[in-house]
Amino acid sequence: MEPNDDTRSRLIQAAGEVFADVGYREAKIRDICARADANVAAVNYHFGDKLKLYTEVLRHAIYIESAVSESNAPAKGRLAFFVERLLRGMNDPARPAWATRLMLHEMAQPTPSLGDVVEEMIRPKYDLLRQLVANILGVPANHRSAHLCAHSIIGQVRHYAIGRCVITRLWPELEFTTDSLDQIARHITTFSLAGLNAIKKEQEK
Amino acid sequence: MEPNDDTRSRLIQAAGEVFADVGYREAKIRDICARADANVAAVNYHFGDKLKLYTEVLRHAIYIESAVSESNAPAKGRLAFFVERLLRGMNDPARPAWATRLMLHEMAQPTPSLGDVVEEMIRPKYDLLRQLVANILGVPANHRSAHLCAHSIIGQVRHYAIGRCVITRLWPELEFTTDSLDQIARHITTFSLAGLNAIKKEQEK
DNA sequence: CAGTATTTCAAACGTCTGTTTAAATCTGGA
DNA sequence: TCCAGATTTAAACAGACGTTTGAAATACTG
Repeated sequence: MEPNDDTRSRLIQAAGEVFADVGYREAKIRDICARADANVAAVNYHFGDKLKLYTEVLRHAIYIESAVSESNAPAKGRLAFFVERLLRGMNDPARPAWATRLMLHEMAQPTPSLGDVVEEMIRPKYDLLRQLVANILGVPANHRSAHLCAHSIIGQVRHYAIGRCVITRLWPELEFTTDSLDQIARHITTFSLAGLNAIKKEQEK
Repeated sequence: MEPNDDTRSRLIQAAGEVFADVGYREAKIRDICARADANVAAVNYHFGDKLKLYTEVLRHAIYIESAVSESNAPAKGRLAFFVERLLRGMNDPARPAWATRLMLHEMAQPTPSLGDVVEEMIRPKYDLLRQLVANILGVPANHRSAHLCAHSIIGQVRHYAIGRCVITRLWPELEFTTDSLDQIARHITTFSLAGLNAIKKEQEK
């Protein structure tokens, strides 16, 4: 088990927060070190340089985020569960909420690590969802409709994580409490299940 | 009519490209001036400072982007039209494709201008879509379901603009040609119309 | 304890970048 | 042509930032 109170661990922790807040390029080493209660030179001593620290932070974010749950209930129920979990995970106010914000920054301003992030953080969930969707549609998992429907669902969920600052301006009454998120998840689920059925019917013609 | 070959106009043009590429904070004045074939001091002479230039660029982006079309066809047809236009507009390879990328950067790392951007670039489209959706649902435009469904649709469309670099990694076969975009638009439309119907039925109980 | 390796620290270095300055150049009117 | 204002230019400034350095402090080992 890794210790998490030595300088190296504190740096990763602090760097995760800062990188998630302001992105790689805008993150200041002096800021990170101050939060980690470490000297400015600590980053270079423990990691070599800023980019290597970032890579290390990503590895931790990926590790934390990869606890994807599965089950073998009927597909429709699993979809509801999947949506709820994904939505909660993306909007969880608890630490570390790194992952979502890191991804946002990676999309706005990709670093060389984007490939790894996608493959390790996103691909597993995407493939799982696509399997689920293909199951409901009754098509193979690599069918075009499976991709399209999977993205329709991901798009809706991700919207509430990534577009949050915009959503709250457009619709100030919306809250992001656990209850409200569950309501949103149910909305997305029924909306999407109906959409899936429509696509399925279209497919069968 | 504004001239568009003097230094001031060239600066706005160049700055739009650079800001959209790398975001406000990462954009270098020297880079902008080089593209505009102007001296480093030109920005400060013509606009005062970097932030005022950015504000000016946003005003132009907003102006360009605000050509939202309306019609009085039946609601379902208008939705299809709306989705297609929105999706095309966000993925249009033609210049200026500033707006979408600017928004992405604003979300990742908001500047004080975010409020203006939302109100002038997004709000009109959002209200239009919400009206449309409320019409189909048979509820008032400020009904919770209208908001939720509008965001379900926006989320799907925006996904293909903002998540593009991720999508192409998850699903390399997908193209972003006009044809393909129209296909996607049709998918989102049928998917969403079915979703809307489901929500409507749920509402009527 | 002595001696070696590891870790921390304050200070400084070199570069990048937004901004300023003051001279040079251009423009349009008298 | 001459002048006044507007515009452009090269150079420099000042602060921020990633990185390096060499010494001091700490931990480990025989």
